[in-house]
Amino acid sequence: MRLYNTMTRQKEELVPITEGHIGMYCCGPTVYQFAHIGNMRTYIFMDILRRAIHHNGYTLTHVMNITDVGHLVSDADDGEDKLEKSAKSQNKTPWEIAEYYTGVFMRDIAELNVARPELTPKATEHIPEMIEFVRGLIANGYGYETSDGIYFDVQKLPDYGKLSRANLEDQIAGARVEVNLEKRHPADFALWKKAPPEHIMQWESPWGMGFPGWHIECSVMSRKYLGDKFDIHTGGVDHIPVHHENEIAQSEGYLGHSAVNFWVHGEFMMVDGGKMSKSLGNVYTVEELKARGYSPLHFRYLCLNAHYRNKLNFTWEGMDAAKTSYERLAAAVHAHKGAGDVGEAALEDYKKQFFDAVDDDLNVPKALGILWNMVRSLEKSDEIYTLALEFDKILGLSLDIPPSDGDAGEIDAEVEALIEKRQAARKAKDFAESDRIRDELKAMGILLEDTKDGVKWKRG
RNA sequence: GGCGCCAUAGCCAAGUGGUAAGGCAGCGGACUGCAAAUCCGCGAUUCCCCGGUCCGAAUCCGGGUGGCGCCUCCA
Repeated sequence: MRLYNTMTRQKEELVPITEGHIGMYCCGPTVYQFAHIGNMRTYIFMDILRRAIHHNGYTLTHVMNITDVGHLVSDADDGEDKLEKSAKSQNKTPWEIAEYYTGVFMRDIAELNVARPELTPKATEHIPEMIEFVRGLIANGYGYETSDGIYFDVQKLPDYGKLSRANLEDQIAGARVEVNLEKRHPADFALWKKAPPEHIMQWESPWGMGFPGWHIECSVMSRKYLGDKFDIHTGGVDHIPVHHENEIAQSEGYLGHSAVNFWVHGEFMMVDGGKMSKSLGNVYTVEELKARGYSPLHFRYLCLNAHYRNKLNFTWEGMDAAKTSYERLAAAVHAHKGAGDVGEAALEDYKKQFFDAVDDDLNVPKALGILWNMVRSLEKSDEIYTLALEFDKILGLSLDIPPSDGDAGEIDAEVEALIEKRQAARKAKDFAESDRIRDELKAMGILLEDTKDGVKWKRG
C-alpha cells in the first residue's frame, strides 16, 4: 500500500522495517476534558489505517499515548498545567480527572468502532524513562539548563524544522511567543520544567522537583515500545510544526538517526467553514451528537466520505446527509443477505477496485462509492452481502447489523390507542380523521408507514 | 512578515494527461385513499478566472482571484 509521507511530501510504498510487521505510534488524547468530534475524526483516520495495515497482511504493534500530565496552558515555556487547571476547577486531583476522561475517551472511540491500540501507555508511568532520555540529550550536547528548566538547543540540529519545512530565521520575525532571555534561541523548547511548589504533579529529578516538557513523552514511549526505528507515526496536522518537529529533534538528538519512516497526518475538521478548537469553544462531542439523534456510526460515515488529508467541514446538514446515507447503505447491503448466488465475475472487479482505492493512500471516499455501485447495480446475491462485509472490515460501519425495522421499542398506551383509532378511521374511509391522527402522532415524534403487512411506526 | 493547503453540480465529495465516481437534496414516474418508506428514470458540453504546453488538461506550467490553516495549547 501507498501512504503520503509528510516528510517527503509524496506518496510512498509502505515497506515494513521488519518483514511482515508494522510498528505504529499515534499521538493520543490529553485527558483533561471531553474529546470533541474533530479529535474523533483523527482517531477514525488512525483506525482506518490500522485496518488497512491488517488487510495488507501485516501484524501490527500500535501504540497510542495517554497524556495524563499537562501540557502547559499558554505557551511553550510558561503557564498553567491543563490537567491541574481542570482539576482545580472541578475540585479533584489531576489523577482523578485523567482517569475519568480516559474512560470517557475509550468509550467514545469504542462506539465509533475505533479499535483500541495494542498499547496505550500513560505519560505519568514513564517519568524515570523521560528523565533518562533528557540526561542522554544533555550528554549528547543538545540540552542545557536554565533557571526554570532544561531546554533543547535547536541550533545544534542543522535540519531542525525539516518536517514543516520551516525556516528558523523567518519564523522569529512573526513569532508571538514571549521572549525568554535565558533561551539560546526562541524556538528552543522545554524538555523538563522545574516545578513551583504549588504545582501538584511533580517528580524528583537530577534538576530538582519538576515535570516533563510537552514533547518528551512521545519520544520516550515510542522508543520504549517500538524501538529505535519504527514504521509509522501519525497525528493531526496541527502537530506538524511544533510537536512533531520537536519530537524529531529529541529522538534524533538522542539516537543520532531518524526514528520514523512515515509521518502521516490527518487534516482538521472545520465547523461551519471555520476552525474548531478547544480554545475557541465551538466544539461538539460524541455525546451531543447522540443527544441530537445521530449515532456515532453516522458520524463515522460522515468522516469516511472525505479523504483524511482534506479538510472536512462539519454542518448539521452534512450530518443529516450522512445519517440518511448510512441507513440506506446498511439496508441496501442487508437486502443481499440470503439471496441466491449470481456467480458474478464482476464481484472480483469490485473487490479489486475497492482495495486498490484503500491501498492508494486510504482513498476511502472512493472505496465507499465502489461499495454503493456494487450493492445498487447488481441483482441480489448473498455473495455481494459477503463481499460487502469484507469491505466493512476496512470501513468499520457495522454493516452486518440489520437495520432496525422501527417496530421495536417501547410504545405507550396512548400512542397505541391513537394508531388503533386511525386504523378504524381508515377502514371507515374517514381519511380526514385518519390523516389528522397521523399528523398528531407526527407531532409526538411517531412516524407511520402503511405497508402491505400493516401499519408500522418509528420514531423520527 | 514567513510556511502551507484548498477551489469540481443546490450541498458533501472522488477523479492528478485520454474525454467528469458515489452520496444527500431536488424533479418526473411506479406504489398509496393521500402520504411516508421503497423502487425506476433525470443533473456538470464542463471542473474559480486568464494565458501557455500538448493530438488531447479538471488534471502539467505561468499569472491572477477567493477561502482556510499553521507560525501560541490544540486532532
